[in-house]
Amino acid sequence: MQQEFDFSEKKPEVPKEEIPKEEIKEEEEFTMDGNYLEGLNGVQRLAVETVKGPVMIIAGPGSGKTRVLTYRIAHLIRLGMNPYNILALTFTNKAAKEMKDRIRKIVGTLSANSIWMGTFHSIFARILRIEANELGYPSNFTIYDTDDAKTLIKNIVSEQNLNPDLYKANLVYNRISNAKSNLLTPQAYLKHQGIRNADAAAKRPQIGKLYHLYSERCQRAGAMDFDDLLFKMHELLNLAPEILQKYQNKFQYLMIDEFQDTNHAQYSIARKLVANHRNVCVVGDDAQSIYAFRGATIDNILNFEKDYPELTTLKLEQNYRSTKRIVDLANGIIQKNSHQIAKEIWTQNSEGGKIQLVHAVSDSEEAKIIADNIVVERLRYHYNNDEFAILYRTNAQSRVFEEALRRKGIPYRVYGGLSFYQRKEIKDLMAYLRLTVNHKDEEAMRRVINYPVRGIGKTSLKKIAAWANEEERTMWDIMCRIPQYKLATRTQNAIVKFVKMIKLFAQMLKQKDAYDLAKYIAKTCGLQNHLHNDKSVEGLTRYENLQELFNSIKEFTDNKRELAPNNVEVDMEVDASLGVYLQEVSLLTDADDNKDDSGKVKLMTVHAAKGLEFPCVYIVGLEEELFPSAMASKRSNDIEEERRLFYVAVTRAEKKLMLSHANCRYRFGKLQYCEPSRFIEEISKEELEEIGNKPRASFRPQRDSHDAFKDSISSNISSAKRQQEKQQQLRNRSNIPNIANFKASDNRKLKEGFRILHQRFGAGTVLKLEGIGDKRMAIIKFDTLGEKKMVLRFAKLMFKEDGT
DNA sequence: CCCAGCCTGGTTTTT
DNA sequence: CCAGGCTGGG
Repeated sequence: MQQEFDFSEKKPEVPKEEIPKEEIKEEEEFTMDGNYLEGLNGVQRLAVETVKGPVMIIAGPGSGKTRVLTYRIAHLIRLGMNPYNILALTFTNKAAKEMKDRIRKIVGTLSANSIWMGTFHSIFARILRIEANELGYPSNFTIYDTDDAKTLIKNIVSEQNLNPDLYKANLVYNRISNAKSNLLTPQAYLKHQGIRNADAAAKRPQIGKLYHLYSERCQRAGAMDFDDLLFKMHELLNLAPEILQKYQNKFQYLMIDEFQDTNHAQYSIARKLVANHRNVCVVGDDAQSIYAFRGATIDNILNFEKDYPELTTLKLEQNYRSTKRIVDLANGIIQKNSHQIAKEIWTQNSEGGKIQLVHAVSDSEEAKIIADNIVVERLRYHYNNDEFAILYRTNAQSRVFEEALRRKGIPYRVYGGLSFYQRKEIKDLMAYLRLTVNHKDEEAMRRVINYPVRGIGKTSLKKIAAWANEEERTMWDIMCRIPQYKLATRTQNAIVKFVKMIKLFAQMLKQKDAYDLAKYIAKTCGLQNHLHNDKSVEGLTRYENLQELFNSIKEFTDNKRELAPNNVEVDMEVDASLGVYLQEVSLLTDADDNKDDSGKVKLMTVHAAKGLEFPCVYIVGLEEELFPSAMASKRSNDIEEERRLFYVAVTRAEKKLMLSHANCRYRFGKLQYCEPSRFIEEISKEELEEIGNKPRASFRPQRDSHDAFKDSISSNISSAKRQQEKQQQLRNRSNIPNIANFKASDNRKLKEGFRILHQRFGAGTVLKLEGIGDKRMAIIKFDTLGEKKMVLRFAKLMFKEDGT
C-alpha cells in the first residue's frame, strides 16, 4: 500500500546532497524501496504506511510499538517530509533517546537530530524558552523542581499565617498541580463553584488564594514548575493566532507515544497543534495506563474517536516478547478490570517455563531466594547479569535486595530513587548556577545566600522577604539596594558582597561555557573549599559528587560542540551555555544518565520499567497494602490502576517470570505481618510452580512485636534468620564491634572501631570520621567483585562497651 | 546568628 | 526508618 504524500509549505532545508557520505552508506542497508518494511507484520506495516490524517494505534505490550513508531518516522522522512517539521512526543527521556538512536540508524544522524523529539516537558521547555517574552517570562527562566515548589508553598502558607497542618505543602502542591493539568487558571479556580465547595468542605478554603499567590511568586521569580511547562505552553498557543499558526505550520506531523498517559493539558495542546492538518498519530495501550495519579486520563483515548471521526484505528495484538505462559497470565490479570478497550494479546512464541511463585517468610528471605535464583539461572541457562530485573512497587524496597545481591557478589544497579541531582551538595551548586543565570530565582537564593556561612541568617532573610512582598519586587531587587533599608551594618556588608559576587558570575555567562563557569563559580563562592575542608567520610563523598557534576557538565558542553557544526537550527540544541545546561538537567531523571549498566542486575520500580523488557523478571513484594498500595485499596478505580501496574510488570518478562511475597517485612521501621496480594489470589494456580512455605496464619506476630515474630517462626526457622545469625557469629569472631547509637563525643572509640572494620574488610579504605552526630553516616569503601567501589552505609553508629 | 542534637510525624508511583 | 522542625547553648 503506497500513500500519496504532499504537504504544502514544506521546505526541504536538508537536501539529500548535504548528507555526509558515511551517513548515506549507513542508509543503504535500508533502500528507498522500503526494505525496512519487510520485517513487519500486516498491521504493523499498515501502521507505518498510513501517514495521513489521524491514526490511533492500540499497541499491546511487546507488540513492536517502538519499532512501528521509528519506522513510521523514517518512512515519513523517506516520503520527503522534512524531519524538522516532525514532532514526536514521549514521556521519558529514555524513550525519546532510544527512538532517536533507532531512527538514526535508518535515516542518518543529520536527519534524526533535526526531528523534534523529546518529552512533552523538554520540548515545551525548549519552545517556551524561545517565546518566553510573550508570556512575560525571561527566556532564561528557571524550572522549579518539586522540592522548590513545595518550599515556596510552605513559605507562602507561613507568610499568610495559615495553619501549616491544614495546608500541607504536599496537599496544596497536588491541588495546584491538578488545577494546572486541567488548565484551570487561578482565577478560574477561584470562580469554580464546585472546587470552592470541595475546598470549603475540606476546611481548606484558602487553596485558591494560595494557588494565586504561588503563580504570582513563580512569575516574579522567573520560574516555572513542571506543570507550568504544559500549562504555559497552552497559554502561549492561546495568546495570539500568529503564534499558534507558527507552530501549526512548523509541526506538520505529530506523534505521541504512551498516549494513555497524557493528561488534559497535554491533549489540548496536541489538539491545537494539529487542528489544521490533523496529521496526528497516537500510540498507546489503555491497559498500561499507570499515571492517573498525575492527571493522566484514559478519556483521551476514548474521546479521540469523537474528536477525529475520520480516525484510523489499528490494533497491534501479536506479542513478540514473551512466552505463551506469560502472555496468558497477563491476559488473565487484565480481564479482571472492567473498563478497557477490547483486545486479546496473543503470541506465537513457545510455551516457556512455568511461572514461579515464591512464598517467603520475611523480606530478607525473599531477597535471598531471588539472589540465589539469579545465580542458579545464570549457571543453568547462561544468562548474563544484565538480563535480570527485579521490579518492585516502591523505591524503598530496593534496600533488602541490594544487601542480598551484595552478599552473593552479584553486581547490580538501582534505577530511580534519589536522583543524583537531588543530593544536597549538587542542589547547592546548582542553586548558585541557577541564581547566576536568573537572579530572580528565589528558591535558589534562599538556598545559598548563607551557605557557606556568611552571616546572613534567618532573621535578616525574613526581613528582606517582607520588604520584597510589600513592594511586590523580588528579594534580589531588595538586596541590590540593601543600603536603603534598615539592617545591621555587618549583615548589610555581607549582602552587598554576595550580590557583587553573583553579578560577577553573571558577567561571565557570555564568555565562558557551562563547564568553565561552573568550575569558576564553585571555587569562588566557597562551596568547593567548604566541601574540601570537610574531611569526614561524607564530606569526601560530597566532594566527589561535586566532581561528578563537573564531569557531567563537561560531557554536556562537549556534546553541544559536536552537534554545533551540523545543526540547522541555532538554538538550545547547540548552545553550550550554563542556561541551557540548567534547562536540560532539570528535566532529567536518574534513569536517564547513561551510566554503564552492562553486566548488572537491574532494580527498579514497575513505573520505571514501563517501556522496557528483560529476559528474566522478578516481581517482588506482592502483598496487600504494598502492591496494591495501601492508598489504592480504598477506591476501586485505584485498584484497577494497580492491576494495570501489575500487568505492566508481568509483560516486561520475555522468558522467565517469578513472583514473590513475604509474610513479614519491615515497614516504617517496624516488623509487620503481610497478607499476600489479591493479585496472587487472582492467578489461576494450575500453571504455577509454587516455591517456599505457604503463608500460615500462625505466622502473624501479635502486637507487631519482634519477640512474637521470633516465637511464631521459631519452629520453622527461616534460612534468612540463620543467615543473620551466621553473620552475627562472623562478626563476633572477628571482633567487629556492633553498630548502634553513638554520640559525636565517642570519636576515639569510633576511630578504633573503624580501624577494626578496616582490618576485617581489608580491601579498601576506611575513611576518617569527624564531627559525626545525629543522622550523619559513615561510609566505607572497598574494592570487591570487580566493581570499582562499594559503599556501605551505617546510620547512627556506636560501639557498645561489651561488644555485643 | 549558628549549630548540634533531640523530637516528631510521614511514608506510592514521576516529568 | 528518615527528613525536617525546634530548642537551647555557644
